[in-house]
Amino acid sequence: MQGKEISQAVIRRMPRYYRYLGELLDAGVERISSNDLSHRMNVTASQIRQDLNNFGGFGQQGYGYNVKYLYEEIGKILGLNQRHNIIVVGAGNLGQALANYVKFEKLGFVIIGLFDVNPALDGVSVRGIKIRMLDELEVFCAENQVDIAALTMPKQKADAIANRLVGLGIHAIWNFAHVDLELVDQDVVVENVHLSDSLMQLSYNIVKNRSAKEESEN
Amino acid sequence: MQGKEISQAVIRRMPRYYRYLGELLDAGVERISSNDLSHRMNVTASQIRQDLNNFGGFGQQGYGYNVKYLYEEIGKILGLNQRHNIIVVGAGNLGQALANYVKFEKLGFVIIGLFDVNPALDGVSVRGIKIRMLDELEVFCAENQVDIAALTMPKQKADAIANRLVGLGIHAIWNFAHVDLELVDQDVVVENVHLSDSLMQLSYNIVKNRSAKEESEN
DNA sequence: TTGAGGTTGTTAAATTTTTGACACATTGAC
DNA sequence: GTCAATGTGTCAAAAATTTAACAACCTCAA
Repeated sequence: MQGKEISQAVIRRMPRYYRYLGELLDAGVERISSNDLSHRMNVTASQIRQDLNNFGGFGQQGYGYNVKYLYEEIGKILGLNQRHNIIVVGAGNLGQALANYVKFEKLGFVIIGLFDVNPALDGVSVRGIKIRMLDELEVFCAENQVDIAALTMPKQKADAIANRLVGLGIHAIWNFAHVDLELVDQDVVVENVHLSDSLMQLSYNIVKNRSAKEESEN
Repeated sequence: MQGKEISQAVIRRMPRYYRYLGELLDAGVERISSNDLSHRMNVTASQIRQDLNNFGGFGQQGYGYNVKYLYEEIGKILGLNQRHNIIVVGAGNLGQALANYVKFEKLGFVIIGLFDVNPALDGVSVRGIKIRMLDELEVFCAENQVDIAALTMPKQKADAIANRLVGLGIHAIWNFAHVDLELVDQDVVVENVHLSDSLMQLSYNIVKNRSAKEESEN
Protein backbone atom coordinates (compact mmCIF):
# COMPACT_ATOMS: atom_id res chain seq x y z
CA MET A 1 0.00 0.00 0.00
CA GLN A 2 3.02 2.31 0.06
CA GLY A 3 3.04 4.70 -2.83
CA LYS A 4 6.49 4.08 -4.32
CA GLU A 5 5.98 4.39 -8.00
CA ILE A 6 6.93 1.40 -10.10
CA SER A 7 8.31 2.22 -13.52
CA GLN A 8 6.34 1.35 -16.62
CA ALA A 9 9.42 -0.48 -17.86
CA VAL A 10 8.83 -3.03 -15.11
CA ILE A 11 5.10 -3.16 -15.75
CA ARG A 12 5.66 -3.91 -19.41
CA ARG A 13 7.59 -7.02 -18.44
CA MET A 14 5.07 -8.39 -15.96
CA PRO A 15 2.62 -9.86 -18.48
CA ARG A 16 5.47 -11.78 -20.01
CA TYR A 17 6.41 -13.29 -16.66
CA TYR A 18 2.78 -14.13 -16.17
CA ARG A 19 2.66 -15.91 -19.48
CA TYR A 20 5.79 -17.97 -18.87
CA LEU A 21 4.63 -18.92 -15.41
CA GLY A 22 1.28 -19.98 -16.79
CA GLU A 23 3.04 -22.23 -19.24
CA LEU A 24 5.18 -23.72 -16.49
CA LEU A 25 2.10 -24.27 -14.42
CA ASP A 26 0.39 -26.07 -17.29
CA ALA A 27 3.51 -28.16 -17.74
CA GLY A 28 3.27 -29.25 -14.11
CA VAL A 29 6.43 -27.47 -12.98
CA GLU A 30 6.18 -26.70 -9.28
CA ARG A 31 9.17 -24.51 -8.62
CA ILE A 32 11.55 -22.38 -10.61
CA SER A 33 14.66 -20.36 -9.92
CA SER A 34 15.27 -16.93 -11.36
CA ASN A 35 18.29 -18.41 -13.08
CA ASP A 36 16.30 -21.14 -14.81
CA LEU A 37 13.56 -18.72 -15.80
CA SER A 38 16.09 -16.23 -17.09
CA HIS A 39 17.42 -18.79 -19.54
CA ARG A 40 13.96 -19.63 -20.81
CA MET A 41 12.99 -15.99 -21.19
CA ASN A 42 16.31 -14.72 -22.43
CA VAL A 43 16.72 -12.04 -19.80
CA THR A 44 19.06 -11.77 -16.83
CA ALA A 45 18.25 -13.51 -13.58
CA SER A 46 19.08 -10.29 -11.82
CA GLN A 47 16.39 -8.44 -13.70
CA ILE A 48 13.79 -11.01 -12.77
CA ARG A 49 14.65 -10.81 -9.09
CA GLN A 50 14.80 -7.04 -9.21
CA ASP A 51 11.47 -6.80 -11.01
CA LEU A 52 9.65 -9.14 -8.66
CA ASN A 53 11.08 -7.45 -5.61
CA ASN A 54 9.32 -4.27 -6.54
CA PHE A 55 6.18 -6.00 -5.37
CA GLY A 56 7.49 -8.11 -2.52
CA GLY A 57 9.57 -11.16 -1.75
CA PHE A 58 7.83 -14.01 -3.48
CA GLY A 59 10.74 -16.41 -3.45
CA GLN A 60 12.65 -18.38 -0.93
CA GLN A 61 16.41 -18.73 -0.62
CA GLY A 62 17.67 -22.14 -1.58
CA TYR A 63 14.33 -23.03 -3.14
CA GLY A 64 13.39 -20.46 -5.73
CA TYR A 65 9.83 -19.45 -6.57
CA ASN A 66 6.73 -21.55 -6.23
CA VAL A 67 5.24 -21.39 -9.71
CA LYS A 68 1.59 -21.48 -8.74
CA TYR A 69 1.99 -18.93 -5.99
CA LEU A 70 4.02 -16.53 -8.10
CA TYR A 71 1.60 -16.90 -11.00
CA GLU A 72 -1.29 -15.95 -8.79
CA GLU A 73 0.53 -13.06 -7.17
CA ILE A 74 1.48 -11.55 -10.50
CA GLY A 75 -2.11 -12.04 -11.56
CA LYS A 76 -3.21 -9.98 -8.57
CA ILE A 77 -0.63 -7.31 -9.31
CA LEU A 78 -1.97 -7.04 -12.83
CA GLY A 79 -5.53 -6.90 -11.57
CA LEU A 80 -6.49 -10.22 -13.14
CA ASN A 81 -8.19 -11.38 -9.98
CA GLN A 82 -11.11 -9.14 -10.76
CA ARG A 83 -13.49 -8.90 -13.64
CA HIS A 84 -13.22 -6.04 -16.11
CA ASN A 85 -16.20 -5.27 -18.28
CA ILE A 86 -15.33 -3.87 -21.68
CA ILE A 87 -17.33 -2.12 -24.33
CA VAL A 88 -15.97 -1.83 -27.85
CA VAL A 89 -16.81 1.36 -29.68
CA GLY A 90 -16.48 0.80 -33.39
CA ALA A 91 -17.84 -2.53 -34.55
CA GLY A 92 -15.83 -2.76 -37.74
CA ASN A 93 -13.45 -5.59 -38.46
CA LEU A 94 -11.12 -4.81 -35.64
CA GLY A 95 -13.90 -4.30 -33.14
CA GLN A 96 -15.48 -7.58 -34.14
CA ALA A 97 -12.12 -9.30 -34.00
CA LEU A 98 -11.71 -8.16 -30.42
CA ALA A 99 -15.23 -9.33 -29.60
CA ASN A 100 -14.43 -12.74 -31.04
CA TYR A 101 -11.21 -13.13 -29.17
CA VAL A 102 -12.20 -15.59 -26.47
CA LYS A 103 -8.90 -15.59 -24.70
CA PHE A 104 -9.47 -12.22 -23.05
CA GLU A 105 -12.25 -13.74 -20.97
CA LYS A 106 -9.88 -16.20 -19.36
CA LEU A 107 -7.96 -13.21 -18.09
CA GLY A 108 -11.08 -11.61 -16.67
CA PHE A 109 -11.77 -9.18 -19.49
CA VAL A 110 -15.34 -9.59 -20.65
CA ILE A 111 -16.72 -7.71 -23.61
CA ILE A 112 -20.28 -6.82 -22.77
CA GLY A 113 -21.18 -4.44 -25.57
CA LEU A 114 -20.40 -3.35 -29.10
CA PHE A 115 -21.32 0.06 -30.48
CA ASP A 116 -21.27 1.60 -33.92
CA VAL A 117 -22.87 4.34 -35.97
CA ASN A 118 -23.58 2.19 -39.00
CA PRO A 119 -27.33 1.36 -39.06
CA ALA A 120 -26.60 -1.74 -41.13
CA LEU A 121 -24.97 -3.27 -38.07
CA ASP A 122 -27.81 -2.46 -35.68
CA GLY A 123 -28.89 -5.59 -33.86
CA VAL A 124 -26.29 -7.83 -35.47
CA SER A 125 -24.68 -10.13 -32.93
CA VAL A 126 -21.03 -11.10 -32.63
CA ARG A 127 -20.47 -14.14 -30.45
CA GLY A 128 -23.71 -13.37 -28.71
CA ILE A 129 -22.85 -9.72 -28.18
CA LYS A 130 -25.40 -7.42 -29.75
CA ILE A 131 -24.19 -4.44 -31.73
CA ARG A 132 -25.94 -1.28 -30.55
CA MET A 133 -26.16 2.18 -32.02
CA LEU A 134 -23.96 4.83 -30.53
CA ASP A 135 -26.82 6.87 -29.15
CA GLU A 136 -27.63 4.02 -26.79
CA LEU A 137 -24.32 4.55 -25.00
CA GLU A 138 -25.71 6.69 -22.20
CA VAL A 139 -28.46 4.28 -21.25
CA PHE A 140 -26.18 1.28 -21.52
CA CYS A 141 -23.52 2.80 -19.29
CA ALA A 142 -26.13 3.73 -16.72
CA GLU A 143 -27.47 0.19 -16.62
CA ASN A 144 -24.14 -1.65 -16.80
CA GLN A 145 -20.84 -1.46 -15.03
CA VAL A 146 -18.35 -0.57 -17.75
CA ASP A 147 -14.69 -0.61 -16.74
CA ILE A 148 -12.88 -0.24 -20.03
CA ALA A 149 -13.78 1.22 -23.40
CA ALA A 150 -11.91 -0.05 -26.44
CA LEU A 151 -11.83 2.52 -29.21
CA THR A 152 -11.67 1.08 -32.71
CA MET A 153 -13.29 3.84 -34.70
CA PRO A 154 -11.53 6.20 -37.14
CA LYS A 155 -9.23 8.70 -35.51
CA GLN A 156 -11.33 11.71 -36.44
CA LYS A 157 -14.05 10.61 -34.06
CA ALA A 158 -11.85 9.25 -31.30
CA ASP A 159 -11.38 12.39 -29.23
CA ALA A 160 -15.06 13.27 -29.10
CA ILE A 161 -16.16 9.77 -28.21
CA ALA A 162 -13.40 9.30 -25.66
CA ASN A 163 -14.47 12.42 -23.82
CA ARG A 164 -18.09 11.37 -24.02
CA LEU A 165 -17.19 8.03 -22.47
CA VAL A 166 -15.17 9.66 -19.72
CA GLY A 167 -18.19 11.82 -19.01
CA LEU A 168 -20.17 8.63 -18.56
CA GLY A 169 -17.79 7.52 -15.84
CA ILE A 170 -15.41 5.31 -17.80
CA HIS A 171 -11.87 5.96 -16.67
CA ALA A 172 -9.91 3.44 -18.73
CA ILE A 173 -9.47 3.51 -22.46
CA TRP A 174 -7.86 0.96 -24.73
CA ASN A 175 -7.14 3.09 -27.72
CA PHE A 176 -6.66 1.60 -31.18
CA ALA A 177 -7.26 4.88 -33.02
CA HIS A 178 -4.11 6.38 -34.43
CA VAL A 179 -4.09 9.54 -32.35
CA ASP A 180 -2.96 10.65 -28.94
CA LEU A 181 -6.23 11.24 -27.18
CA GLU A 182 -6.75 14.67 -25.74
CA LEU A 183 -8.90 14.20 -22.71
CA VAL A 184 -10.45 16.98 -20.72
CA ASP A 185 -10.52 14.91 -17.54
CA GLN A 186 -6.98 14.02 -16.56
CA ASP A 187 -7.90 11.13 -14.32
CA VAL A 188 -8.13 8.56 -17.09
CA VAL A 189 -5.89 5.62 -17.82
CA VAL A 190 -5.09 5.18 -21.49
CA GLU A 191 -3.32 2.30 -23.18
CA ASN A 192 -2.52 2.78 -26.84
CA VAL A 193 -2.24 0.09 -29.48
CA HIS A 194 -0.85 1.80 -32.54
CA LEU A 195 -0.55 -0.88 -35.18
CA SER A 196 0.92 1.48 -37.77
CA ASP A 197 3.67 2.45 -35.38
CA SER A 198 4.42 -1.17 -34.78
CA LEU A 199 4.67 -1.80 -38.51
CA MET A 200 7.00 1.16 -38.92
CA GLN A 201 9.30 -0.16 -36.23
CA LEU A 202 9.36 -3.47 -38.02
CA SER A 203 10.10 -1.69 -41.27
CA TYR A 204 12.98 0.22 -39.69
CA ASN A 205 14.49 -3.00 -38.44
CA ILE A 206 14.07 -4.66 -41.82
CA VAL A 207 16.02 -1.90 -43.53
CA LYS A 208 18.67 -1.90 -40.82
CA ASN A 209 19.01 -5.66 -40.98
CA ARG A 210 19.27 -5.58 -44.74
CA SER A 211 22.02 -2.96 -44.82
CA ALA A 212 23.92 -4.73 -42.05
CA LYS A 213 23.86 -7.86 -44.16
CA GLU A 214 25.10 -6.01 -47.23
CA GLU A 215 27.91 -4.49 -45.23
CA SER A 216 29.12 -7.82 -43.93
CA GLU A 217 29.18 -9.12 -47.47
CA ASN A 218 31.85 -6.78 -48.76
CA MET B 1 26.57 4.13 -43.12
CA GLN B 2 28.56 3.89 -39.92
CA GLY B 3 27.23 1.14 -37.74
CA LYS B 4 26.56 2.97 -34.47
CA GLU B 5 23.57 1.21 -33.06
CA ILE B 6 20.53 3.33 -32.37
CA SER B 7 18.53 2.28 -29.35
CA GLN B 8 15.06 0.84 -29.76
CA ALA B 9 13.85 3.48 -27.32
CA VAL B 10 14.57 6.05 -30.00
CA ILE B 11 13.08 3.94 -32.76
CA ARG B 12 9.86 3.56 -30.81
CA ARG B 13 9.47 7.33 -30.81
CA MET B 14 10.12 7.89 -34.49
CA PRO B 15 6.68 6.83 -35.78
CA ARG B 16 5.13 9.34 -33.42
CA TYR B 17 7.27 12.15 -34.78
CA TYR B 18 6.31 11.02 -38.24
CA ARG B 19 2.65 11.20 -37.37
CA TYR B 20 2.85 14.66 -35.86
CA LEU B 21 4.86 15.99 -38.78
CA GLY B 22 2.34 14.52 -41.18
CA GLU B 23 -0.41 16.39 -39.38
CA LEU B 24 1.56 19.60 -39.48
CA LEU B 25 2.19 19.09 -43.17
CA ASP B 26 -1.52 18.59 -43.79
CA ALA B 27 -2.21 21.71 -41.80
CA GLY B 28 0.09 23.66 -44.08
CA VAL B 29 2.75 24.37 -41.46
CA GLU B 30 6.09 24.91 -43.18
CA ARG B 31 8.54 25.04 -40.33
CA ILE B 32 8.63 23.98 -36.71
CA SER B 33 11.03 24.32 -33.82
CA SER B 34 11.87 21.52 -31.44
CA ASN B 35 10.43 23.67 -28.70
CA ASP B 36 7.08 24.14 -30.43
CA LEU B 37 6.89 20.45 -31.33
CA SER B 38 7.81 19.44 -27.80
CA HIS B 39 4.79 21.30 -26.45
CA ARG B 40 2.46 19.66 -28.91
CA MET B 41 3.84 16.20 -28.26
CA ASN B 42 4.35 16.56 -24.55
CA VAL B 43 8.00 15.62 -24.53
CA THR B 44 11.13 17.69 -23.97
CA ALA B 45 12.64 19.70 -26.80
CA SER B 46 15.99 18.26 -25.84
CA GLN B 47 14.75 14.75 -26.46
CA ILE B 48 13.49 15.67 -29.91
CA ARG B 49 16.80 17.23 -30.90
CA GLN B 50 18.74 14.34 -29.40
CA ASP B 51 16.58 11.77 -31.15
CA LEU B 52 16.79 13.42 -34.55
CA ASN B 53 20.51 13.91 -34.27
CA ASN B 54 21.00 10.20 -34.14
CA PHE B 55 20.25 10.25 -37.83
CA GLY B 56 21.77 13.56 -38.85
CA GLY B 57 21.29 17.28 -38.59
CA PHE B 58 17.95 17.98 -40.18
CA GLY B 59 17.40 21.38 -38.67
CA GLN B 60 18.89 24.82 -39.00
CA GLN B 61 19.88 27.21 -36.25
CA GLY B 62 17.58 30.17 -36.01
CA TYR B 63 15.03 28.52 -38.27
CA GLY B 64 14.07 25.16 -36.89
CA TYR B 65 13.04 22.18 -39.00
CA ASN B 66 11.43 22.26 -42.39
CA VAL B 67 8.32 20.15 -41.87
CA LYS B 68 8.13 18.60 -45.31
CA TYR B 69 11.82 17.78 -45.41
CA LEU B 70 11.89 16.29 -41.92
CA TYR B 71 8.74 14.30 -42.61
CA GLU B 72 10.31 12.78 -45.68
CA GLU B 73 13.61 12.08 -43.99
CA ILE B 74 11.95 10.27 -41.09
CA GLY B 75 9.94 8.37 -43.67
CA LYS B 76 13.17 7.22 -45.26
CA ILE B 77 14.64 6.28 -41.90
CA LEU B 78 11.59 4.15 -41.20
CA GLY B 79 11.79 2.56 -44.63
CA LEU B 80 8.52 4.09 -45.80
CA ASN B 81 10.04 5.18 -49.08
CA GLN B 82 9.87 1.62 -50.29
CA ARG B 83 7.05 -0.83 -50.76
CA HIS B 84 6.63 -3.74 -48.37
CA ASN B 85 4.53 -6.67 -49.47
CA ILE B 86 2.75 -8.44 -46.66
CA ILE B 87 1.03 -11.77 -46.39
CA VAL B 88 -1.31 -12.48 -43.52
CA VAL B 89 -1.30 -16.03 -42.23
CA GLY B 90 -4.51 -16.69 -40.36
CA ALA B 91 -7.57 -15.24 -42.05
CA GLY B 92 -9.77 -15.10 -38.99
CA ASN B 93 -11.26 -11.89 -37.70
CA LEU B 94 -7.97 -10.27 -36.89
CA GLY B 95 -6.37 -11.29 -40.16
CA GLN B 96 -9.32 -9.95 -42.10
CA ALA B 97 -9.29 -6.79 -40.05
CA LEU B 98 -5.68 -6.20 -41.04
CA ALA B 99 -6.52 -6.89 -44.67
CA ASN B 100 -9.30 -4.33 -44.51
CA TYR B 101 -7.18 -1.65 -42.94
CA VAL B 102 -6.56 0.64 -45.89
CA LYS B 103 -4.30 3.00 -44.07
CA PHE B 104 -1.32 0.65 -44.16
CA GLU B 105 -1.13 1.05 -47.91
CA LYS B 106 -0.56 4.77 -47.62
CA LEU B 107 2.55 3.93 -45.65
CA GLY B 108 3.76 1.52 -48.31
CA PHE B 109 2.59 -1.69 -46.67
CA VAL B 110 0.53 -3.68 -49.14
CA ILE B 111 -1.22 -6.88 -48.18
CA ILE B 112 -0.95 -9.18 -51.16
CA GLY B 113 -2.16 -12.46 -49.72
CA LEU B 114 -4.25 -14.10 -47.02
CA PHE B 115 -3.79 -17.70 -45.92
CA ASP B 116 -5.74 -20.04 -43.71
CA VAL B 117 -6.33 -23.72 -43.08
CA ASN B 118 -10.11 -23.48 -42.95
CA PRO B 119 -11.53 -24.83 -46.24
CA ALA B 120 -14.68 -22.79 -45.72
CA LEU B 121 -12.61 -19.67 -46.38
CA ASP B 122 -10.96 -20.99 -49.55
CA GLY B 123 -11.43 -18.51 -52.36
CA VAL B 124 -13.27 -15.95 -50.28
CA SER B 125 -12.03 -12.44 -50.97
CA VAL B 126 -11.39 -9.66 -48.51
CA ARG B 127 -11.09 -6.26 -50.15
CA GLY B 128 -10.10 -7.98 -53.34
CA ILE B 129 -7.51 -10.16 -51.66
CA LYS B 130 -8.20 -13.84 -52.15
CA ILE B 131 -7.91 -16.19 -49.20
CA ARG B 132 -5.71 -19.15 -50.08
CA MET B 133 -5.11 -22.45 -48.37
CA LEU B 134 -1.94 -22.81 -46.38
CA ASP B 135 -0.46 -25.44 -48.67
CA GLU B 136 -0.28 -22.87 -51.43
CA LEU B 137 2.29 -20.90 -49.44
CA GLU B 138 5.33 -22.32 -51.15
CA VAL B 139 4.12 -21.60 -54.66
CA PHE B 140 2.88 -18.15 -53.72
CA CYS B 141 6.16 -17.14 -52.12
CA ALA B 142 8.07 -18.38 -55.14
CA GLU B 143 5.93 -16.31 -57.48
CA ASN B 144 5.65 -13.17 -55.34
CA GLN B 145 8.03 -10.97 -53.45
CA VAL B 146 6.93 -11.27 -49.84
CA ASP B 147 8.64 -8.94 -47.39
CA ILE B 148 6.64 -9.38 -44.22
CA ALA B 149 4.45 -12.14 -42.83
CA ALA B 150 1.79 -11.21 -40.30
CA LEU B 151 0.94 -14.12 -38.03
CA THR B 152 -2.59 -14.10 -36.71
CA MET B 153 -3.14 -17.79 -36.13
CA PRO B 154 -3.42 -19.51 -32.72
CA LYS B 155 -0.19 -19.66 -30.80
CA GLN B 156 0.13 -23.42 -31.01
CA LYS B 157 0.80 -23.22 -34.73
CA ALA B 158 2.85 -20.04 -34.73
CA ASP B 159 6.30 -21.52 -34.27
CA ALA B 160 5.95 -24.10 -37.00
CA ILE B 161 4.54 -21.68 -39.52
CA ALA B 162 7.04 -18.98 -38.67
CA ASN B 163 9.91 -21.32 -39.33
CA ARG B 164 8.29 -22.51 -42.51
CA LEU B 165 7.98 -18.91 -43.69
CA VAL B 166 11.57 -18.15 -42.81
CA GLY B 167 12.54 -21.19 -44.84
CA LEU B 168 10.71 -19.62 -47.76
CA GLY B 169 12.91 -16.56 -47.52
CA ILE B 170 10.76 -14.26 -45.41
CA HIS B 171 12.91 -12.49 -42.88
CA ALA B 172 10.41 -10.21 -41.19
CA ILE B 173 7.52 -11.29 -39.01
CA TRP B 174 4.74 -9.23 -37.52
CA ASN B 175 3.64 -11.53 -34.76
CA PHE B 176 0.17 -11.33 -33.23
CA ALA B 177 0.29 -14.81 -31.71
CA HIS B 178 0.72 -14.77 -27.96
CA VAL B 179 4.10 -16.49 -27.87
CA ASP B 180 7.73 -15.57 -28.22
CA LEU B 181 8.64 -17.17 -31.50
CA GLU B 182 11.50 -19.62 -31.41
CA LEU B 183 13.17 -19.35 -34.75
CA VAL B 184 15.87 -21.65 -36.01
CA ASP B 185 17.31 -19.00 -38.30
CA GLN B 186 18.51 -16.09 -36.19
CA ASP B 187 18.57 -13.58 -39.00
CA VAL B 188 14.90 -12.65 -38.76
CA VAL B 189 13.31 -9.43 -37.62
CA VAL B 190 10.30 -9.91 -35.37
CA GLU B 191 7.86 -7.32 -34.12
CA ASN B 192 5.36 -8.53 -31.57
CA VAL B 193 1.85 -7.22 -31.00
CA HIS B 194 0.65 -8.85 -27.83
CA LEU B 195 -2.85 -7.54 -27.25
CA SER B 196 -3.31 -9.46 -24.01
CA ASP B 197 -0.16 -7.92 -22.61
CA SER B 198 -1.42 -4.52 -23.52
CA LEU B 199 -4.72 -5.20 -21.76
CA MET B 200 -2.87 -6.38 -18.67
CA GLN B 201 -0.83 -3.21 -18.55
CA LEU B 202 -4.03 -1.23 -18.77
CA SER B 203 -5.52 -3.33 -16.01
CA TYR B 204 -2.50 -2.73 -13.78
CA ASN B 205 -2.85 0.99 -14.25
CA ILE B 206 -6.57 0.87 -13.55
CA VAL B 207 -5.99 -0.81 -10.22
CA LYS B 208 -3.13 1.54 -9.35
CA ASN B 209 -5.18 4.57 -10.31
CA ARG B 210 -8.12 3.35 -8.27
CA SER B 211 -6.11 2.76 -5.11
CA ALA B 212 -4.34 6.08 -5.51
CA LYS B 213 -7.73 7.75 -5.61
CA GLU B 214 -8.92 5.93 -2.53
CA GLU B 215 -5.80 6.94 -0.68
CA SER B 216 -6.21 10.60 -1.49
CA GLU B 217 -9.76 10.44 -0.22
CA ASN B 218 -8.89 9.65 3.37
C1' DT C 1 22.05 -33.11 12.80
C1' DT C 2 25.32 -31.44 9.72
C1' DG C 3 27.23 -29.18 5.83
C1' DA C 4 27.73 -28.50 0.86
C1' DG C 5 25.18 -26.54 -2.68
C1' DG C 6 21.79 -23.57 -4.26
C1' DT C 7 19.02 -19.25 -4.45
C1' DT C 8 16.98 -15.18 -2.84
C1' DG C 9 16.79 -10.16 -1.53
C1' DT C 10 19.55 -6.35 -1.60
C1' DT C 11 23.34 -3.25 -2.12
C1' DA C 12 26.56 -1.29 -5.24
C1' DA C 13 28.49 -0.60 -9.87
C1' DA C 14 27.86 -0.07 -14.71
C1' DT C 15 25.30 1.33 -18.39
C1' DT C 16 21.77 3.64 -20.78
C1' DT C 17 18.53 7.23 -21.25
C1' DT C 18 16.90 11.73 -20.45
C1' DT C 19 17.44 16.41 -19.36
C1' DG C 20 19.91 20.76 -19.00
C1' DA C 21 22.98 24.24 -20.73
C1' DC C 22 25.23 26.91 -24.05
C1' DA C 23 28.34 28.19 -28.10
C1' DC C 24 27.43 29.40 -32.36
C1' DA C 25 24.76 29.86 -36.69
C1' DT C 26 20.71 31.92 -38.93
C1' DT C 27 16.80 34.95 -39.33
C1' DG C 28 14.30 39.07 -39.94
C1' DA C 29 13.12 43.79 -38.46
C1' DC C 30 14.86 48.30 -38.94
C1' DG D 1 24.30 46.31 -43.02
C1' DT D 2 23.39 45.67 -37.90
C1' DC D 3 21.79 43.34 -34.07
C1' DA D 4 18.49 41.24 -30.98
C1' DA D 5 15.86 37.12 -31.10
C1' DT D 6 15.61 32.52 -32.23
C1' DG D 7 16.89 27.78 -32.21
C1' DT D 8 20.06 23.94 -33.48
C1' DG D 9 23.74 20.53 -32.46
C1' DT D 10 26.39 18.96 -28.88
C1' DC D 11 28.61 18.35 -24.55
C1' DA D 12 27.95 17.51 -19.78
C1' DA D 13 25.04 16.44 -15.77
C1' DA D 14 21.29 14.00 -13.84
C1' DA D 15 18.24 10.33 -13.58
C1' DA D 16 16.75 5.87 -14.54
C1' DT D 17 17.56 1.24 -15.69
C1' DT D 18 20.19 -2.88 -15.89
C1' DT D 19 23.70 -5.88 -14.36
C1' DA D 20 26.89 -7.73 -11.06
C1' DA D 21 28.14 -9.26 -6.55
C1' DC D 22 27.38 -11.24 -2.23
C1' DA D 23 25.65 -12.00 2.61
C1' DA D 24 22.05 -14.44 4.53
C1' DC D 25 19.32 -18.15 4.42
C1' DC D 26 17.09 -22.53 3.00
C1' DT D 27 17.19 -27.28 1.17
C1' DC D 28 18.25 -31.85 1.07
C1' DA D 29 21.25 -35.81 1.12
C1' DA D 30 23.99 -38.46 4.10
